[in-house]
Amino acid sequence: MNPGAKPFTIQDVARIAGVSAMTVSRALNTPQKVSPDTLERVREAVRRTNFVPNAMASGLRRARARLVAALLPTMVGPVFQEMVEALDLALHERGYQLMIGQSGYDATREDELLRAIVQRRPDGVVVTGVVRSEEGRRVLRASGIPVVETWELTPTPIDMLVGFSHPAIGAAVVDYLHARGHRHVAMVSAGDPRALTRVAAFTERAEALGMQTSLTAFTAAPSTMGAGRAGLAELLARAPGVTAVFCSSDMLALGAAIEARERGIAVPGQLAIVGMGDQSFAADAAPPLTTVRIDGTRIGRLAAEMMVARAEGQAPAAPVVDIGFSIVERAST
Amino acid sequence: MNPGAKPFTIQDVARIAGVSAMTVSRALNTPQKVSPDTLERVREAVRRTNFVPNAMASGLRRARARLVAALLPTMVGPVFQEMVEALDLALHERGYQLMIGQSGYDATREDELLRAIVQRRPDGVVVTGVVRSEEGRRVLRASGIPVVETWELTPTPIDMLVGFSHPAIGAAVVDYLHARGHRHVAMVSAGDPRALTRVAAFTERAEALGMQTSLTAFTAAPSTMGAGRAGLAELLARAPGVTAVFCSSDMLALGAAIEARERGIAVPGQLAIVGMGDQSFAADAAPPLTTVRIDGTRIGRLAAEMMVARAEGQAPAAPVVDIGFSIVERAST
DNA sequence: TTGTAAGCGTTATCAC
DNA sequence: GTGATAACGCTTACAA
Repeated sequence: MNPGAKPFTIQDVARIAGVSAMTVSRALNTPQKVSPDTLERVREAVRRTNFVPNAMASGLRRARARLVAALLPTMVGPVFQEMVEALDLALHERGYQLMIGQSGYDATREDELLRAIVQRRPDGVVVTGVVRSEEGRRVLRASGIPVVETWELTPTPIDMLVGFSHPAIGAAVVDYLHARGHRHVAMVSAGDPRALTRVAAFTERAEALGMQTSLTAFTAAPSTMGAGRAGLAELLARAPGVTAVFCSSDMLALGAAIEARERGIAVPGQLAIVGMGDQSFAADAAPPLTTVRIDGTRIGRLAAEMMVARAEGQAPAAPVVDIGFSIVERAST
Repeated sequence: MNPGAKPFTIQDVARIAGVSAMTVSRALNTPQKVSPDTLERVREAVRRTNFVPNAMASGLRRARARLVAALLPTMVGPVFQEMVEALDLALHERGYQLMIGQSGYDATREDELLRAIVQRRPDGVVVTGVVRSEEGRRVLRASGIPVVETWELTPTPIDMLVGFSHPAIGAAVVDYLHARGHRHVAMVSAGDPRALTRVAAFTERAEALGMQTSLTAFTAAPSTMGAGRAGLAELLARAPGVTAVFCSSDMLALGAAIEARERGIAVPGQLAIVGMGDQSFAADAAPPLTTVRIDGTRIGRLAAEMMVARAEGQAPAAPVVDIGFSIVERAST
């Protein structure tokens, strides 16, 4: 390394190539506007100096950072992985770089991160979930930066949105279980806002159908397999008669399936289990997990497209998209 | 939103507050150098405009971006999660923002990402694994940006390093299994460079101890539970006499454990299984998994400390740290 | 305590 | 096809 060594600037390269800084800039950005001869001299100078242009300077001048920021509540688990990968890929193809920041599931932290992001003047911001704090919404709105909220719906998006309805999921899972003959159901759930919405709709729908519901077993923050085991244990202690459980993530469902197995409870014979997310392991569990599938890849791709359209001055085809969900039926129900 | 609206600048705020831009800058960065009275007027103007300073401009002038970039090979699985979270937390405490980029397990992509990162002139770069391409190493070195390579050792780090020895892990697991009486061992492994190093050392050590080894079952790119199941199936078809398997990740080990169970093979009675990573689910599997633990939190924290020390002009206490590993013994062996 | 001037590295614009 | 100049928004250095 070269600690503290000032990297070469475009001026240095220009001097070495015997041209002006402007010509170096052209050689780098619009090579067709430079004579082949000059181009070669500049390229040689760039090679020799390992010159890499300063994006803060060019971003400042161009007022475009070619950067899109994504806010994730957490990297825990593969929940948002599909979305992030699709987003990264789609943006990369369009010449944008993705920058990821983690907010934790914490509102204060989210506001701070939002500020730090707006400071860098990215060409767009993708947030996971809707922005809840008034402060955060104000900062984003005032910044004029295109925003895509994802992963849920709201009647009042900041700007664009691509998500799905959590209440609809809660209700759909109840309907599915009801159709399969279940009359006493419950949930093992994390406590984040989106999961809570599903819980509420689940309970409401079950009651509307005259089913018996037992109090949801809530798990501590990270949705681990251990939490799923503990959650099911708690539930069974309280409500031994439950015949079907909807877990708020596949990891919890996997834990619940293991706990059931250890207790000699047959799945799905005595207890049906439904997960959420259709993560890679859901299909390979024993038994394979019935789960709610969200097309994360599609969310990521759509978000990227909307973002880029807006960044380049066009209006996105549709600023708000509900991508829906599907129940993938496997052997656990 | 406010598409295309130019956000307010420090000049706008200055005008509104009736002071100079410099005073606004001071009010924001060194409030103690501004009279309480003026401070209040500036704060009011900031509030009214929702002003957020432009980090490209201040970074350009200060030559410090207060930004650290981390390169992850992939977000698949929670392998690097502990490290990223510790890194994020430690940097946040010191006033730096973490920016994450994914390189995929692809060398070309890694070089591109490295360039994109160097362009933003972060105060430091943390890479997962050592940088393998000569191109990437040159770019980083020439940039003068502090670099911490992590997660493995090399005699030729670019700058700083905090990692552990993969060959030592391969050998240690063999020793552990040998001591437990196993004489025929094999691996189910992913094919990334670090895993390959463990495979090589594992095989070599086993042969040195006169143990029988069977060809490693290699799994396709993402280390999923399904890959673990398939890997064990392949291995058993080829080498039914194996009594112990070392899997290159806990996810693979979990899959192997499930596959064994489905086949009626007792774990650990007929087959011992060792995982790698000590991820959250390892302790809660049935049976709980013996695994190799890496202190990802410590890696993240140390990397942040080194980075910040160097960024602030001090020499880090030790530029190269081997944090070692430990074998966590549970019921799967 | 506050303000003025200059400059960080790049590119848009206009001239040659 | 190439170059000089100014400007992007902020902060350092210096002056008042």
